[in-house]
Amino acid sequence: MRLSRYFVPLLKETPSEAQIVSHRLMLRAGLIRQEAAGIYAWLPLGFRVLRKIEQIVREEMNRAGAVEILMPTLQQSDLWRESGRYDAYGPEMLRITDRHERELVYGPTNEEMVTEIFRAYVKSYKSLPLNLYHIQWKFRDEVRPRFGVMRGREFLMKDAYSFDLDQATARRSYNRMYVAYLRAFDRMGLVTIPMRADTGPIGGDLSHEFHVLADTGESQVYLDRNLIDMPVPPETIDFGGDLDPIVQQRSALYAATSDVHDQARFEAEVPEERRMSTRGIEVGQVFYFGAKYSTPMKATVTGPDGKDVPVEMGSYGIGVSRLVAAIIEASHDDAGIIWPEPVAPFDLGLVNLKAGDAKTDAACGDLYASLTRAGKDVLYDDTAERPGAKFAGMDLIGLPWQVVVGPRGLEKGLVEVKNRKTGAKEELSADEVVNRFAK
RNA sequence: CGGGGCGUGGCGCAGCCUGGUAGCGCAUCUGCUUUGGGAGCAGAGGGUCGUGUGUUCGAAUCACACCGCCCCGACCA
Repeated sequence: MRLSRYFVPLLKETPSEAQIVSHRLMLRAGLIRQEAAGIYAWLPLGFRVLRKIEQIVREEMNRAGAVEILMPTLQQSDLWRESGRYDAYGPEMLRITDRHERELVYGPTNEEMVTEIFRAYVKSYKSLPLNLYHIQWKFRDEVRPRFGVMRGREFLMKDAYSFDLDQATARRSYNRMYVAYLRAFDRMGLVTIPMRADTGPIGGDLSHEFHVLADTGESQVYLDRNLIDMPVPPETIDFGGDLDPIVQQRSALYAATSDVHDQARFEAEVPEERRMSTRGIEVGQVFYFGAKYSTPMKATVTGPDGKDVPVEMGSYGIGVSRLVAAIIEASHDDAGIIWPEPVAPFDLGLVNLKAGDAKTDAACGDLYASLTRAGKDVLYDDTAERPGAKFAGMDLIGLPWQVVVGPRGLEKGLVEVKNRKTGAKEELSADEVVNRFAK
């Protein structure tokens, strides 16, 4: 993509409303634009990142055996009366009346609807286990949206719902999601820690929140330092096999958010040098809730014994739009964003230091063509800006690699390759650059 | 929802107290010079001062109401 024909509105000055670093950088780098309180438009660079994150989540969900569907954003309010949550959800649920005076709600979550879909078709235990998920915009009318897309009112969420015959198989479904989450976040370059979370009236130990550790996180978290370096299950992990050891290995180590934190237990279980108290950003949650919705909504299956039983359910959320901000919180410096390669909006930036100079233009044109042919997404800065402005802009938007081409280097037949994260610079010939990135 | 604050060219702000021709920096456009870490000079364009009502000869400025947004706290992917 040629920058001169693209749309990346960079801001030199920091908008005054942005308090946390990810929000500031998302506005300055032209990723998002606020349209109303807690509601954002996604500009080209931001949208690309959002799509990349979404795709990683999708791939890991599919790998774990979940099946993608797409449910609508608007739901009939009657569904919510069936489950009993119509009143319980309160003013956080946006209610809309259509021209026939029918009441709709903009879905804040989809337990009711997915249960309705399930019960319409699935009648036998032989169809289980089943896990249906979608990636769809949600709306929660938060009292106080803030921190940009970190806590917007409208947000993109992946929500999956598992259906099983009994608790034992439900646990296996839960474990699959748990492992899929570890993998998905890891692929985005994040270290996430599953934290024991409040399970409410259902009880049990089957709820975890996945937190990215970052100083600016919204939650206070306490954990055993050993969790940080624990290896993530590989791509080849067998989701059909027993995943319980993986979950248990982590669950054995202390990790809790402030609402369930037990200081005495923390000190008893974790040696002092391994105790860690920091901030976390919740980017996902897995939750087993049994028959909470299937009972009132009469979603039953016939078991092997011929008896109908309410299906055992769990739900599993990932805040896709929030992840964009969370990744920036975890990966930036004073100059701007530092995208992990798997989620970067472009693989590399090609900087023409003297647009209009025939030799420089030609060298850049060749590199752009070769790198593109090699399958790389290249953002080519072919604008007439001065070098300083280009460097600052590239650093700000945070592409993992910068290829800098200027007359000075070309005299020696060299261009510069800079790693955004380390700042390391290398001088290479154009061919070497292509070889480097084509591999 | 309690408390606080802010709405003035695209962005950041001054002007308001004490009413009298709407200003600054950045950005934008044109020209020239420049070109390896956010250039210089010269010129130009762009604003119903959030909305409404009122007070006044006269309102960005005073009063009232409304709308929007932000921050702190209690709650949430």
